[in-house]
This record gives sequence, C-alpha cells and structure tokens, in this order.
Amino acid sequence: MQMDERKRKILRAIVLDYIATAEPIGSRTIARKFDLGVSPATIRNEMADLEDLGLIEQPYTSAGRIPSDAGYRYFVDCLMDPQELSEEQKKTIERESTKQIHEIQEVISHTSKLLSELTSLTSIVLGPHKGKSTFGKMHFLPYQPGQVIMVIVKENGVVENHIVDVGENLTVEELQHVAGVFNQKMRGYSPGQVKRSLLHDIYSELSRQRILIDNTMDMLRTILDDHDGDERIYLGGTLNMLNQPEFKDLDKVKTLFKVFEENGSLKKLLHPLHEGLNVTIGGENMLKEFRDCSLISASYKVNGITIGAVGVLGPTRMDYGKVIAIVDCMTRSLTGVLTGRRL
Amino acid sequence: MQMDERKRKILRAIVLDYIATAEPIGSRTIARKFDLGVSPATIRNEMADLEDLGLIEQPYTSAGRIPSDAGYRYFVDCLMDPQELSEEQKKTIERESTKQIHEIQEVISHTSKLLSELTSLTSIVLGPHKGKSTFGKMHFLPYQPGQVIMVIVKENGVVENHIVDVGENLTVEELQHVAGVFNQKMRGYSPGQVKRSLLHDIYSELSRQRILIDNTMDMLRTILDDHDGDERIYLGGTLNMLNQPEFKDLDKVKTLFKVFEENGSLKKLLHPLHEGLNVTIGGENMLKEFRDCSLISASYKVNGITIGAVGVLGPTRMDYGKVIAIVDCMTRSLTGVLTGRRL
DNA sequence: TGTTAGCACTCATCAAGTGAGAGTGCTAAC
DNA sequence: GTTAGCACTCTCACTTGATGAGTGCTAACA
Repeated sequence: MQMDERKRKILRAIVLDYIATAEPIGSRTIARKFDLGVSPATIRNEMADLEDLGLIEQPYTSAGRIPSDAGYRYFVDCLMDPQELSEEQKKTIERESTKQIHEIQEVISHTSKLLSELTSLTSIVLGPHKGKSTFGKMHFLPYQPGQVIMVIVKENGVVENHIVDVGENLTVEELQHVAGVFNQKMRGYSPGQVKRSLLHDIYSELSRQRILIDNTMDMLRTILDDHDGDERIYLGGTLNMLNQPEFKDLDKVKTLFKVFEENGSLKKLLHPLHEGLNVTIGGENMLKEFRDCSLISASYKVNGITIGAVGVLGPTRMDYGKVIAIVDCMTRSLTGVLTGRRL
Repeated sequence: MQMDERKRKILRAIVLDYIATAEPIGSRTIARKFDLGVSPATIRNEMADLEDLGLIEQPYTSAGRIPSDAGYRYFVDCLMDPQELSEEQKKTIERESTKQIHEIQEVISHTSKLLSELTSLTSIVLGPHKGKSTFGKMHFLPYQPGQVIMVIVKENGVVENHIVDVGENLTVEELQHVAGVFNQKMRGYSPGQVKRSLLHDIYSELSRQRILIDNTMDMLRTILDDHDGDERIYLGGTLNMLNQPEFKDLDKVKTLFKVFEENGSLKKLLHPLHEGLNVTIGGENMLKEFRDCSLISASYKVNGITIGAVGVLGPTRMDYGKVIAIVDCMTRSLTGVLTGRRL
C-alpha cells in the first residue's frame, strides 16, 4: 500500500487538528473541518489504511485517531509547509537578542527565556563550551595578610580568580617568581597531566614557598578539572509544561521535572546532535522520560565554529512549523550576536 | 472557656495524628489510638470546645477534625516536646557540612540540598550578603592585545575580574598609573556616588587613556551596582512538594512553582525575619501562595554577624518538631563552618 | 472499481442513584 | 461530669443508564 495524495491530505488534517485540539479526531470531523470533497465513509477507509501503515493510532476502540510518532515524522518531513515568522516576531527576536550584550551568560540565559516565551514551551540551552581547560597563565595579586589573589587565564581565554593562603608573608618579588615558574612549566597542561617530574621541578625551584605551591596546585586542580563549569544548561519555561494537557497527570510531571533537575542527561540530549536543525520526535528520543515529547534543537556558532546548542522541548503534539521557525531564527540571531565576540 | 489539660492532650493528639496521616481525625479514632482514659463521646464534647476556640476545624460536616493555623500555632508554642536529633543525624549534618569547604557558594548550595533531603521538604536558603559593594582596590593584568584583565577587590572582600578594552596598547606602567589613580580616588565609593568632580579629576589626570577609563567606569557600574549578584536564593527539593498529598492538585503546584521561579518574593519571605529561629504558619505567611504552607527559618552568622538565612518550606501539616530540630542544627553547623572564614 | 449511505456495535464520559462508613450533636441515663 | 445510644449528615466508591462520538462492515450506487 502506498501513500497517495488523498492519504497525505488526511494525515495532514489529522496532525494539524490534533496539534490544535489535543483531542482524537474522527472521520466525520475531518470531513466537516477540512474540505476534502469526500464523505466520512471514504475517509474512514483511508484512515484504516493509514493505521495499517503505522502513521496513526487509536487510543481505544471507537475513539478518533491520533498521529503516531511515525505520523509526526512523516508530517515534519513531507507534509509541513515551511513556516515563516511574521516580521513583527522576527523584529522581537532581533531586538531582544541584542538587548543584553554585556556578558555571554546573560545573552544565553536571555535567549532561553525568550525561546520559552515565544513558544510557550520549555527551552533548553547548552551554554558555550570554551575549548580545552588547560593552564595558560597565572598572576598573583596582594589581598590580605597571608593571602593572595590568584588569577588564572586558561588557554581558552577564560579568566578566573581565587584566594590562596600563602602560609607566611611573601614579598611581591617572591610571588612573581612563583608565578613565573608556573607559567614557564605548566602552559598547555591540565593538572592531571602534570607529570611527577614537572612537579618535582617546581618544588625544587621553589623550596621556601611550599604552602603556597600546595594550595595553588589544589586550586588549579579544582579549577581546571572542573569540566562542568563550562557548558552550563539553561532551562526556561519549565512551568509551561504544566499547561499542556498531556501533563495533567502528576506522575508524568514528577518524572519530567526530575530530569530537569539533574541536568547531566539534558546535556547528553543536546550534545550528540548534528550540525544545523534537528527534530527528534517521541520515542526517537534518547531519554525514556521524554517519550511523549519532541525536541527541536539547533546548534549555534561563533566565528563559524559550533560551540553550543539551543532546544525547545514540548509534547509530541507541538506546532512543529512554528517552533522550527522560531528555533531557526533564534540560532541565526544568536550566532549573529556572538560572532566577532570574544568568549 | 479555657484550655485545660485534657483539651491540650486532645489537641496534641489531633495535630500529631493529622501530621502523620493527612486525614481528618474523629473522636473514636483518638480514643482508640491515644490512651486518654475517656470515651469518644467525652472527646466529642471537648472537640466542640476546641472548635469554638478556633483551634481545630471540620473540612465538612461530619468529617473528622483537622488543626487550624491557630491550632498548629498553639501546638508549636505550647504542646510540642522539643525534639533532639539522633546522634547519627547530627553526625551526618556535621560530616556533610564540612565536606565542601572550598567555595562559600558550594557550602550554601550543599546546605540547601542537605536540608531538603533530611526533611523531604523544600529548602530555601538565602545566600550571604556581603556587606556594601563599594570599590576597594583595582589591578590590571595583561590579557590580549588591546585588552586587559581588570581585577576588582570590593570593600567587602569579594574579588571579581572582567575583560576591558583598552583602545590602544598601553604599557604596564601606564596601566599601573591608571589603576593607581582609581585606587586613590574611589575607595569606599560606589559608581553611583562618584561625584562629577571626582570623575573630572580622574579624566584630567589620565588624558590619554580615555577609552580605558570609559570602559572601566562602565564595568565598575555593572559590577558594583549589581545588588542581585549577592544574596542569591538557593532552592532545594522543590520536587518534594509534589509528594505531599496537599499538592496533588495541579493548580496548586502551578502557583507554588511560579513563586519558586521568580525568587524575588522568596527573598522577601526570608528577609524581614528576626534573629534566631522563626516558625511561620499558614496564613501568617506574607505570600498568599503559601497560605497552605509553613516555613521554619533561621538566620546564620559569620563571626557573630547575621548574614543570611535558611528555611524549610512544607505544608502546614509538617513535622514541626523534627524540622525545627534540623533547621536549628543546620544553622549552628553552618555558622560554625563559616565562622573564622573570609567571605 | 471506487465511493457512499446505512446500520449495528463499541467505548468513554457524565449524571444520577445507592449503600457503606465515618463522624457528629443531642439527649438521657449513670 | 461522663458515657451510651441514636438519629442524622456527609463523603466516597460504586453501579447504572443514557448519550454521543466513532468505527467497521455491507450493500447499493455511479
């Protein structure tokens, strides 16, 4: 059995109506709402075929039909008219995106908020990963008696500072000497890679400042080995999920929000995606908790290099056309805002 | 009508049983479960009195009774036996509190997590406010061509760093000169307080570095005027609320979580509290969304000065004795961990 | 041969009704 | 002052029946 034009029209009608109403749709309703020029009986026959093809299903005997995952997939791939955002919406995105250009974190979190507001769904944004977290350069600055500020510049350009206990008061020259040795020996390494010999070198060159060295190495370990610090997950509009009729069941809400809470799995969800825009429908999803959800995601770039991703999560019954258009526009805008900017 | 010993016993029984079962409790059940030595009928008479006193109420005619807000209040103030944590629990708190002593943020967020786990309720922790965010000292460090790292030490000891565009390449000496002027003129001021005259001084002393000055002042404004940066709210175990029978209604969950999302109101909730431990029951609460909730909160100190607060939020029907003991122990432990430490 | 009308059948949903159970207030006896 | 007894109330869970939407099948139709 093959899909013909009429089957396609009927499937399209079912998907569109179900997206709009969240109610199973019957042959009669299709005939009434969509002008296909055939009677409900004919539509019934076609629907039986569509069910055999696995594109639609019945929640229970003698209810209307709803699209299956495969049905949504067919719809997204073949039936959907590509949707354009209105000029007004585009302008909103442009305006909002360029509003907070101060810190990159603000840009990202603002993006997340905007996405969830525009779609009335949940947005998941994977913050920029910033290249390898290896040692670049170090400075010491005076702080309090017995303590100094250690400023670390990582090789990817990220700057962090921490307070380090010195042990006893050291002179500016001594501090500069210590920093100099670190800078000379450690560039490009992570503490895990620092070989015994190297550490030995540092110790032997700097005998008196043992406490400082130990504390500094401790600090470096926590700073540089902390891979979670980069790539933060930003969630927006999680509450929107509660408005979806598919989540009027408390247990579903619980399992869903549990996933939101531990964002490790969310990272996995967004990570392995291909370049450009992806649509993941229902069971195609890696997380079983998201079996009833679809994810529209896309990667964003800085200076041509993919460094993060944004996604919109909603029930499988979502307005794919609209959401895809919004996500697409958003990543373009984000890429535009970020390009030419130092992270 | 006065409270006598028997009335107290009955009220206590009602509160305890309702806390445990979440079901209205009748005279017969009280007589059976609690050994008061009187018959259900007598208890009924006493319950009628307690209802007249406003301490208990009936959800509907001929259901059992449940405590009113006033009933809980009486229970907490007069009837509750002060509860001690088991040695094991105390040890857990001690051990967990001292585990993450690295960053103060980690200590706080860990506290929040621990609190919600121990109570199976929602924890709200108000992070430390760090005194006045006024200018303390500034350093410049080399970064990229045309950019420098500006390190700001605020008067409260907080250190932050930001990248500043220099305009053109300046020498280390020039940078030090700029920093020196800032350090001399601005200590103790917030940018809002910087008078025109002072700014004029800085400009006139540093003619060539106009771009650097402008960018630096911009940065300072955002860094020092950002009051929200301090006093972050940490939430833990929000999902625990979903396990409470009083929140099996989705609409309640929605309004509750809406409050969690915008943490401005949460700050208000914790802020105006007195020193030491507070119990806020049901309608006593400032937020109408929390009318069905009680909040056990306490402030914590560093070196004798109150700098933040922790709270546990649950349904009015919560185990006050246990939660109070936990919150109390927790703030003590937190105070202990933080005391002697620089923020 | 594809399309349509008719019809019997299925199933969820809703409203009304019913009985059990828990609890109360009142009264009268102890 | 306390208690037993009793009529009464109200919720809850369950049943029942009507309704309506929708289906699949069959036979007639173009």
